[in-house]
Amino acid sequence: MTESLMLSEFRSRVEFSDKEFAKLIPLFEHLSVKKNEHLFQAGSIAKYVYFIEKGCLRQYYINKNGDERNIYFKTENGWCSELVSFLNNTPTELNLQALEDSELLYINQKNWIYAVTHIPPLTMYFIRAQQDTNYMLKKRLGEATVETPEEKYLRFEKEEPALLKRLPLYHIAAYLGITPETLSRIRKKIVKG
Amino acid sequence: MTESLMLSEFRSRVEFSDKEFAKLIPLFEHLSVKKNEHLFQAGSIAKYVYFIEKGCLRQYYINKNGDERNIYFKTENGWCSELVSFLNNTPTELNLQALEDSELLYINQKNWIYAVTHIPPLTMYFIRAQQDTNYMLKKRLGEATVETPEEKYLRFEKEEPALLKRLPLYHIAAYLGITPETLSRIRKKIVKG
DNA sequence: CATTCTTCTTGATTTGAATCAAGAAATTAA
DNA sequence: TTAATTTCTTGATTCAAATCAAGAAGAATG
Repeated sequence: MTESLMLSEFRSRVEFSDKEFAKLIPLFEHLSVKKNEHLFQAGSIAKYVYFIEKGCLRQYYINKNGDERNIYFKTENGWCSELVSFLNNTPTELNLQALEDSELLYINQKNWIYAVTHIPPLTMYFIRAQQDTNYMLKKRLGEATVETPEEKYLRFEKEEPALLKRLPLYHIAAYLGITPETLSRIRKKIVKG
Repeated sequence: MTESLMLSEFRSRVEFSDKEFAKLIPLFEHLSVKKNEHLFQAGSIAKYVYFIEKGCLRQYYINKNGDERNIYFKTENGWCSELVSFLNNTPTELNLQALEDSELLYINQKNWIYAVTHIPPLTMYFIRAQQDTNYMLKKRLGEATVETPEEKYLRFEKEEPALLKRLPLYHIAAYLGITPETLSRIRKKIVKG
């Protein structure tokens, strides 16, 4: 069953009682998605919160001039959605897409609100998880305009070696906010020393 | 008393029952800070969550090369802290500073966790508030590397006219991620048409 | 009112990354 | 294994914003 991963990984990070965890499980359903499929797109509403059992998703933003900027990548045991849209039933400007064939669990709004307001350890887990994202975004924003492309790449290489191997370079470039050409030149330069 | 503003503004945004709101009030204390004072600095721990009754705070990040990047400005009725540090008792890399003499309410960790896990409307309020910040940060990150300085300034002028009047331009520049010189030139150009 | 400090403006110069344009390499599909 | 598509590399050129440098304007202070 789909519960296996949540039991083994997610559960270990949240101090659920058996009872609390038993309440949580049936609120989720399972979904398989193919590479390149979207969970939601700009202009639509994020109807669910997703938990990744297996695979890789990216959240991205399309700018006025049509450029894609990757906001983040999430892999196994990560959570994805866009809660502003999800909670208010308003269209989002962000996109969520599978970069690989992926196995997901998802939860709808009603169940999610129930869970998050009635299971205290989950409340705190979600607040922390959001705040982690928040903090990461703040730092990246602070860095985005000051770091050189090379510094950005070196940071990524150091902090996300697994993603570097797993994803095509043009997605990394769209994450770092540089062109694929520049990324290619940086890598060449680094190899040479 | 300090309760006045919370009653009039914050309360109107959250659907508290009288009982719930009565529980919340005594968890806060009052604090006056002078212009330029820090509530916390990089390397220290964010001990409190702050509510601004009057004044203006900025959260900012100092990069390796010593550049300051303003993450956000908050004014009357805004909430400020750095919850990763606050909840985990770990040093933050961010700074929170008063840009004007300010009147604040603050709440400590124990009280905050109690409130947020025991007052459901507050739970949802905080999750939403954080998610709004989150969403804003994502969009800014998506824009930061694509928009020209002029586009960034025009957006700020449109979206934050009050802050534009209230703050010195070099703080705006440090928010937009451009130099004060560039900002000055943009403004000159715009005035001329 | 004079002085000091803060904030903003202007000019000259440099530079690093984007853009434009092909083509090479690697993957995937037929 | 060949063809087709995707991904990555390399070169030439352009340009917008940073940097460096100085001084003007404005605000705060004694």
